[in-house]
Amino acid sequence: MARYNPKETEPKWRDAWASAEAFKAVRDPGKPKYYVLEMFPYPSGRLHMGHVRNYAMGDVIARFKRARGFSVLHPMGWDAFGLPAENAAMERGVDPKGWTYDNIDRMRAELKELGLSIDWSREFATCDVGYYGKQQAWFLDLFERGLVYRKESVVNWDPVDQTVLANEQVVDGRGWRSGAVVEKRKLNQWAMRITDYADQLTDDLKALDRWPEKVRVMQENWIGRSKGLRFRFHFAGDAPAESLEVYTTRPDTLFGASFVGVAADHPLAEAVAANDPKAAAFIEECRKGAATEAEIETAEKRGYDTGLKVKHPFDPNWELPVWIANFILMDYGTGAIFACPAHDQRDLDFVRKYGLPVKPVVLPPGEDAAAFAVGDEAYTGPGVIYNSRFLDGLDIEAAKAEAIARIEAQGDGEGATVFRLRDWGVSRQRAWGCPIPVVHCPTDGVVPVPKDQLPVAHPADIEFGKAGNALERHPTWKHTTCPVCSGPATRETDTLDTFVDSSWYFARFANPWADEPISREDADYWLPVDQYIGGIEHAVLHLLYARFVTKALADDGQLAVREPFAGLFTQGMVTHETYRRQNGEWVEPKDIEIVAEGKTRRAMLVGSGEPVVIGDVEKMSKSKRNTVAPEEIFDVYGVDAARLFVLSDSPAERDVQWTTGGVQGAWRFVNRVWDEFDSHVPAPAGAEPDPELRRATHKLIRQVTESIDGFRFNSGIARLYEFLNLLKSNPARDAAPAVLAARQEALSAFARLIAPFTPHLAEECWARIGGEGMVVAAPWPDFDPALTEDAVKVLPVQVNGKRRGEISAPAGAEPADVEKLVLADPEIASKLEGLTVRKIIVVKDRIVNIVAA
RNA sequence: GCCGCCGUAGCUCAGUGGUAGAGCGCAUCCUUGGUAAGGCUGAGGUCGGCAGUUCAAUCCUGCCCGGCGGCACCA
Repeated sequence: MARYNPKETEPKWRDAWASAEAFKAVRDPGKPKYYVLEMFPYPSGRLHMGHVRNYAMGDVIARFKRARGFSVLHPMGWDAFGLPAENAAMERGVDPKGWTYDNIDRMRAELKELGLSIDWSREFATCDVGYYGKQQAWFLDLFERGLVYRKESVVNWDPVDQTVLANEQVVDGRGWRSGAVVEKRKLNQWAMRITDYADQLTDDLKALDRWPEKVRVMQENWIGRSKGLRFRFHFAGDAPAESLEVYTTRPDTLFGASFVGVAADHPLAEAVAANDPKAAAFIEECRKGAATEAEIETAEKRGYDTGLKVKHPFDPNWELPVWIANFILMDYGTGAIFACPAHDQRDLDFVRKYGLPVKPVVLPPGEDAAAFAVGDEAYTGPGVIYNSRFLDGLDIEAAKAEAIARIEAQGDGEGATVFRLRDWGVSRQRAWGCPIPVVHCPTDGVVPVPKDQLPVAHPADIEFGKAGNALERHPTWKHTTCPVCSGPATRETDTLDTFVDSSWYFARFANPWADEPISREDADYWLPVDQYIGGIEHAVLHLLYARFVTKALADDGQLAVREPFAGLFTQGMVTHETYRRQNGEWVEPKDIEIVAEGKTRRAMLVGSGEPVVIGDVEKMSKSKRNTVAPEEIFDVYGVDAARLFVLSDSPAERDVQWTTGGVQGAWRFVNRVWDEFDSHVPAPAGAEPDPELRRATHKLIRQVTESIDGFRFNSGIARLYEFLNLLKSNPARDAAPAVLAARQEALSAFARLIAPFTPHLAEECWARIGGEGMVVAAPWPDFDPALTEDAVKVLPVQVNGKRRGEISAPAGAEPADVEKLVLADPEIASKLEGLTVRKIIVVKDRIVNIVAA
């Protein structure tokens, strides 16, 4: 047998696909469309195993759908703006643009080596002026619609690097790169009104039935919609303000009110502090205490009684004290609350400390009104309202509605929906991003750059290599003239958050050559993305921003769809064992030799033999040095074996552990497959195929088809492994004509079934058995449902629930007939000796149970 | 604390209200002219624990234990 040689066959087939333009996406009115997309990569310069797995999955879907007759769009691009390029510029004195495009060239070559069925003609990078110029165009459209605005906001400022940092870039209060203590600064920042869409973004999640439940829940939590009542308390006596506005989700418990509280940085608290040193001291303490999240979580409830009183909205004679409390957040709701300790744990903890009253107003089912009391645990369950005058006897929902109606009638407030979501701050003080296309004019203020002057491109001679914003520093770039008055003006030097770049790229892929940002005609055909694939780490950020931008552009008439991704799949990571020397140094897998002694394994350094500690299995990362370079694997085992392994060893949504043994197993499979095809013998004309092998083939087609449809790639591959064993036990050599005929059908199907996973091998196999054209153009094999069922069923026979024998019966045999067969069976009869048969339960085609005593 | 996912062979995982499976690993043997390879055979499981429903539970229900992830003073 000739050994399979991937180094020779793999490039050959990639060339053949390229010259046939096999993956060109075409709008074909005669076919249903299918848009499959994997989250595009950041061009770091090197492909890692996580990319291999992510893109292999998308490729399986793309090839499968193509074979099933869909017109498929499967594009690729680069999320190419961002900090790493500027950091490389600073560390190595290179040009970010050159660095980025060099990386893209390297990674494109590696991705192409993977044999992905991508329409490369649509490729673009977000740092192409042809892309970000279009982004500037729709940015201005949203600006015109009022969805983009400038606001003062507090940001993380790195005083050494002279830039704003995202929250993720602040580690323990210090800039992740400079190590400098991050300052809070108030800056004029560009923001997008994502909060205008908070309701839609929540409601529309329900219709995303092909998204993981987990991601939908995470987005729902992040947006954090709550419905309640916003209303004003009126002060009793002198006070520094007219009234105090609070927000509550429990207006039904208003008669259980114990006190009113405000956040330490609430204007009222500050007003009180102006004349009350003790209050000022308390506020100061609160600010200091809230240094880290962990401290906030565990912080004890503390408060300060301002001495002010407010009137209960339903009883002017009932006065409630006003406290400043450390557990109230200024940036949620109105920064002020009314407290009902009987039915809110935080309020209860607070009043237990300060001796304020606790009055229950919700009676749990089955409790006695006279006896029910709240101890150290607030009651938040269902029940009937009592102790509440006109609300008595109502359930919680009815009481909420009634309380809101009364407050509204009094003119003291209104029903309100409050969100946790904040507007999206998109300004970055970085040069390597999409310039914000506006100018600042001393007479006309903020003026958008006219569309016919777009794109606002980076200057060619941009000087990186120093901290801070190189656009700001550039000697001439920012000086321009005002489009309105033609007087001198300056350009905005902030650039857009790179999440803006990735919030619409999927729409640009529909027609990346279009003059307008999005070609309606092409987008209407291709969108939404039918299957989107990527990591769970984008569950909130990218996936939320993309949904928002899609809705905003749809309202502007630039898109028809209101959701970008009809189906979402979040794949697991690639992990590997970690290795450490005695001195704690991490060691790469390729420098390790593993010795198995029975069931235990020892690791040592290659060469020196120094023992190495085998550590936990963790996500492949540079810092733990537990990475395996894809190109080295491709070199030894070929691309197909690598693709096969990352898909075969775990369910797609779970992590997969990379092991040498595993990839060798995949490599052996590739060779065994080739062996079967290489030994192929055509069947003599007119031979009837062996029925058993034939049934197995049709069962396999069904199983693999269903596995791919359900994203159970590992399961489908397991069936292919099993089937290969079956082929091995029905070899072509010296085979009867019936077996050869059945093998012919089996191999023809098998070559097409493995094509999504190991496309190069599939082509080689297909050619070996004389398949027509290439597998990429061949239709997916069909199965005959009748052939996927066995003609004769083996039914286990149980006596009182324990297996006592088995019988064979034709498929679909009636229970009465099966009963006769069972009772006639001598082995079973012997087991029934001395017993009286009470009942026989026959489950068609499955099992028989005899109840006897 | 709340929500979600997971627990099946040494490892990674299929699977089903009715006979417990695959790949890898391990062991035995064969091959030594596919040879830094190939093949045969085999061992290995109280299906996390306890209870319930059922003729029958790894599967359904409840409780508990363990692991992972997300959210968390959000009024």
